[in-house]
Amino acid sequence: MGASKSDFYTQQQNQTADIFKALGHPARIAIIEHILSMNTCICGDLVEVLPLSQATVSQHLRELKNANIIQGTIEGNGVCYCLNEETIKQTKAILEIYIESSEKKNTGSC
Amino acid sequence: MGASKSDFYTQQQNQTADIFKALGHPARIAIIEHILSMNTCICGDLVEVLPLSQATVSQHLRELKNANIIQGTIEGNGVCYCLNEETIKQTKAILEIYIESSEKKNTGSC
DNA sequence: TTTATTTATCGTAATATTGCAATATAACAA
DNA sequence: TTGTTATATTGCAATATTACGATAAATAAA
Repeated sequence: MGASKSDFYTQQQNQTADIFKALGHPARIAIIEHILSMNTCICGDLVEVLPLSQATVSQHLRELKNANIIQGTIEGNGVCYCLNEETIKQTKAILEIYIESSEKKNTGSC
Repeated sequence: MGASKSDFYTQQQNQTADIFKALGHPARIAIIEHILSMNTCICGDLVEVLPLSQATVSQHLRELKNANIIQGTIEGNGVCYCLNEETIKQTKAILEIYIESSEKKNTGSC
């Protein structure tokens, strides 16, 4: 088998996992960091920066878009990519809840 | 193929991706949330809470441990699991950098 | 000791992801 | 129009992940 029984988990849990999953590849981390390092928003040079073919880069971009981590708008001939701050902020908030929840426990024995 | 050329990426990028990858499965999100919701640290009942076999739960726990997201110490007959706050804090810090970096750009056109 | 109880590991099947060449699509330029 | 550039999609092979049954290991209890 190998099917993840996503019906069992809450929508929140599935959504959270989907975002983390999309972030869980070094190429996609590199893509995000490169988008953020650009002065302009046009990022058609990602293929030159990464050790991947154009098809593969496009696939990674699609996954980041599907997870709402980046947005892309057509800008003339190319595409203008930027981070979707809202999704990153939501994800940060989830980690904050984990940290707070962990600190409150302070069973300390672990 | 399908091999991720992890040699190309920085250690930081690979490490970051590894943590996100480990967080990128609903069962592992559920495991984390359950560990945090427990009063005590002993979590041998994860198998009853999740729709997965004991072997599969153990495998997910191992991945969370490998990514330093949780820690487990032997406690009598069972194992005491808890969150590794440091790793979560570091991950939160990475997202904060992304947000700040994105806000500084404010090219706004996207 | 023997017998539970708890967790980990091994082997394997099903499924998902990754990556690329080839091709398609879409917008601009000539 | 044709040609060029930029990005997306399709089809497929290689690899990785997920899940489970069976079994092992380690401790607790009798």
